[in-house]
Amino acid sequence: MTDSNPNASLTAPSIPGDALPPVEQHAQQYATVRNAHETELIEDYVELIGDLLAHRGEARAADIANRMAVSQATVSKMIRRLNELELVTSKPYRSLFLTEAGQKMAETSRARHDIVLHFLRALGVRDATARIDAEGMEHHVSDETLAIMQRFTEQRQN
Amino acid sequence: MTDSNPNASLTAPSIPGDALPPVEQHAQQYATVRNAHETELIEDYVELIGDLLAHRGEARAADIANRMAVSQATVSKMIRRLNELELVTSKPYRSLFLTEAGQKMAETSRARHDIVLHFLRALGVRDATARIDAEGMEHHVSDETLAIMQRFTEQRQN
DNA sequence: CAATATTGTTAGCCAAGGCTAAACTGTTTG
DNA sequence: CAAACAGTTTAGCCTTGGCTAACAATATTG
Repeated sequence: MTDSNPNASLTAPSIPGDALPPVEQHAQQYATVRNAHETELIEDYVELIGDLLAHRGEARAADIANRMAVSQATVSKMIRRLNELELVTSKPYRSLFLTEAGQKMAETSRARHDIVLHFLRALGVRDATARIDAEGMEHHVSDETLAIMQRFTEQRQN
Repeated sequence: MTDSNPNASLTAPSIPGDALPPVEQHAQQYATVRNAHETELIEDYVELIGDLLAHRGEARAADIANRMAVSQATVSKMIRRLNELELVTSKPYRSLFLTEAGQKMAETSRARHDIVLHFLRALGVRDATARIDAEGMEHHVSDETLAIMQRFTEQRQN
């Protein structure tokens, strides 16, 4: 395995910047990201359903399709998955509702999202940009970083 | 369409927190994230290949597989794609190399990655966490935010 | 230099998350 | 109250990015 060559420093040209992390750590980074990808769409759906319920009193497939810019067929399929995962309850042709687990997930996602969004704004990012970035970033921010972001935002606001 | 109900404010319970963004903006957020997902794996491969070339002088499929914690078959398949996209050149059973376009992408990705990583460390996030978060976040940070992060880091270091 | 170990490729499988088109249900309205 | 429309579901397709198993090529070493 080329990668575990103990003499790497003897053969590799010395270049500026950080060295490669050890293989295990590096692998861990990618695995974590891959893992996040599996749950993030689910979380986005659940979060959006929660928001629609909170702001509108109901969550219809058509609304979700519009807001996600996705076809209704895609939403329908996704709802079946959310049902199997016991995150939402749905009767055909009726509004969706969240299960206990779904509500929990929605709250958590919403909280993360808000922390990241407020943090970005506190940093000085324009609102429209902050919203887009937050949407992408929220699933990749660890609890540790999240806590730091929150503290940062609070300090700026006082 | 429930969503464009002009009387929403009359029926929705008034709850704390931000209101839902207008449909178009909301859709834009999700579309941007979906779009990022399509390119991010590609970028990760290209970035890693660039790093391996820089630090080791060569980039072998086995190294990539190890560092990404993925099977060699997966890497092999991915390399075919990168070839089709003209980001890498490869001869069977030989080290990979980046095309012009590939080098450009690798540099850009590397730069983004470093800015995010250094920013997180400057914020006070522990190194191991910062690495994991940076790996996930880098593809979702706009140029605007990136510039702000960079300025922030520089200020902290002086 | 032949045998073995390592590395790379191919074939064929799977699940996820998109899509369109068509069928079905529920609601509104002429 | 029937017709038309809006909303939902189903069927069937596609691409991506994983996997394992089997095979092929190269490197290493006894």
